[in-house]
Amino acid sequence: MTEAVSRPTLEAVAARAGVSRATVSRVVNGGDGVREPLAERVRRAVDELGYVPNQAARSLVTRRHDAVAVVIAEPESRVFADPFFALQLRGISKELTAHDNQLVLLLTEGRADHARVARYLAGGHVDGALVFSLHLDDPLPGLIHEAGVPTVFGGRPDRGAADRAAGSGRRARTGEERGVAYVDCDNRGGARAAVRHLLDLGRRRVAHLTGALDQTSAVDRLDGYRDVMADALGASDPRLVVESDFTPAGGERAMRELLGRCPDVDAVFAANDLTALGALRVLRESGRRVPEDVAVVGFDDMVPVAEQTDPPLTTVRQDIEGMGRLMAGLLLRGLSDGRDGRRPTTGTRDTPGGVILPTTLIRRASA
Amino acid sequence: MTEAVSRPTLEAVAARAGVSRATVSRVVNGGDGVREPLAERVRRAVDELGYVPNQAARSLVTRRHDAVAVVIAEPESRVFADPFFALQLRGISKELTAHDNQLVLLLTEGRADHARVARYLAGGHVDGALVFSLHLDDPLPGLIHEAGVPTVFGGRPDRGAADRAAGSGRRARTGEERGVAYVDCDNRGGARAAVRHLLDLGRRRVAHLTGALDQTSAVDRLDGYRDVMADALGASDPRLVVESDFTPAGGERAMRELLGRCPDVDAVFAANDLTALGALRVLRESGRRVPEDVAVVGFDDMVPVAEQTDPPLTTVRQDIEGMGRLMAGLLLRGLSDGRDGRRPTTGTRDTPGGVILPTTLIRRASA
DNA sequence: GTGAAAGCGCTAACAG
DNA sequence: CTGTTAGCGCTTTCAC
Repeated sequence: MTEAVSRPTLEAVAARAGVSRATVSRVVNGGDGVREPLAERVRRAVDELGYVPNQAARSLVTRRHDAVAVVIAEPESRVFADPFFALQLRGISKELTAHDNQLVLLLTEGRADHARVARYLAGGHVDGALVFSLHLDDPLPGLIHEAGVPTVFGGRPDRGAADRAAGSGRRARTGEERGVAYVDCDNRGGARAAVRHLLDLGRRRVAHLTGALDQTSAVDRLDGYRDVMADALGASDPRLVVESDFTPAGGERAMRELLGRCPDVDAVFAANDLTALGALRVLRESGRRVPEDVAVVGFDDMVPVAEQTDPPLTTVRQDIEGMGRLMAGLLLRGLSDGRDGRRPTTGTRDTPGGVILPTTLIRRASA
Repeated sequence: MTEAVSRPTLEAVAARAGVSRATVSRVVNGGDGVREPLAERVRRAVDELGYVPNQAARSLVTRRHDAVAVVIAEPESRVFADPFFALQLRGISKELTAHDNQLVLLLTEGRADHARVARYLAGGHVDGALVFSLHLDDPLPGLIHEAGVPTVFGGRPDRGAADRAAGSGRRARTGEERGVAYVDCDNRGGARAAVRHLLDLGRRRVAHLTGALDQTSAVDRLDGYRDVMADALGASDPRLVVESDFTPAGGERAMRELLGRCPDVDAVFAANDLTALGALRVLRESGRRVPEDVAVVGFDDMVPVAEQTDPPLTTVRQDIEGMGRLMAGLLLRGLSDGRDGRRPTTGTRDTPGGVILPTTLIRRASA
């Protein structure tokens, strides 16, 4: 029972099948150009010996690893407060698995770890990277660019970071971030839909509790809110926007402040479900009924949260797992494109820039 | 900017430093037995060339990878509903990073993936595995044992699985699971503390909403509840135990049933915070006050949940991140022990069996 | 279509 | 203490 100590090699399989190592190698790697009877004999030998290729030896010559790093910046700890992270990882994992790639997880705890991650990526241990770094002015994208590893970002990187990643010296770009591949949901469009829904309900004093504004998702949702408010009501009352931070506690704080400023508020668009959760609590405390007195809409549709609030939360759904899958898919595609010729240093060859996934409004009882 | 195409090799460094490859290798790997001036010259060359060792080449000869697989059974999807998973991963990541090991994440979606995982582990791509598979009769532990990879489990494996993993043919063991390394929190002790607390509050009709009883943690918590009830009150009323499943919805269902069976219940020990959340909702609905009419205690101390319930939840805290760190630590230690001689097939050499981390009761307002 | 031979970049005896 | 010499297990021209 302790014989697994040294695993069979190509050589062993070759011997057993009575062929050369080269032939076994061919069969193991798809089997083109090997006549059927021979191929069959090899396959049998592989089975009988329980042969599994040695990835290290293979990588050494092919210079490929069939492994992708997933980098998650720890300060992005919001990610630990909700299942966002887990879902995205699951999507990524599925896609990578489907293409026989391994997932190497790199969690960072701040500055100190950046260097470590950069070194690892530069070390050529993986074929590409999936990076979550949604904070403004995060140095990581720049470091990763220098590492020269094909990368797809999760969430729209901020412009400064994007330019650095694209290798441009100029900080300010006019248009969209070009040259940086990323996947995000339609934060702005989703926010628009939420606010429009509130307006359609007849509400006029529609407030917004923002997310942490050092993340692009929060900025984009705020922009969406403003789009619709400006459109519908002309100038919107700036007091209706309260900055918060994506947490329930932050939602409470912001809601309290809002109630102080604008006691007549009749609708709230919260930057995410957790924020809505806090807002709901404060609203109840203040004796207001939801949705009769104040309608509330969230964002994310964290189902375990949104379905369990009182009342159940109307919210904007994004396909988190789908985003993960898409990120991995884009990276893998870029990698196989780049197989010959020089590798693209960032994203895919004809880099698609950002891919934006749609959102949908889920109506429950809160609005 | 596109010259990173081929990275410098040991050879290149050796040439630049005017020494042999062996010397460079020595310096790179700790530098024992190389005289200082020489070592310094090598280090400079390394820096100048930006040399990073090729892990594949290294693994090929050392047969080590400095990589550990983390296997998470997806049906274990509870894990996606709360931050448990993320926290544990963070603990693991910290410990692995501290020892320069990489984390390869393997998520499984059920049976089909088991084979894939087993093959991967058997493939010798990693030095060890950390496995989360807390379900009764999960085949994974057995498969993993066959793969012959040193493993530490997260959560006490069930006896059947444990025996299989330990290579014993006999299914039923009398004592603790021996030979299988695992880390768990003191589920039973924590449950005892919770129930004792309720009793100390003067409650006598103390109910328990169980977790999913196909997981050892749920079984252990139930056992703890029974320990104390039997001790304090002699035989406890079996109607006070309602089976649930660790989810808020399950908690609601169970609580409703409990109220039907025993309207006079005056305390509830819920198998986890999510279950308590559901119970709280039903209690409120039914017009009961918490804790005045019914006191409630949870388990886990998922802070974002427990602090945000109404009233804030008294619960049993376990150090989730610490468990992750400990698991990784045990595995790594086992690996370095096993470096020479034959590798331990499961856990560390003098396998400690289970390591149980303490829990503490966190008093908030609900009990 | 198949085999023989030449490494991929590194470590680990073994000499010196 | 340092250098020389063999491979680790695999893929990949290049002949046959």
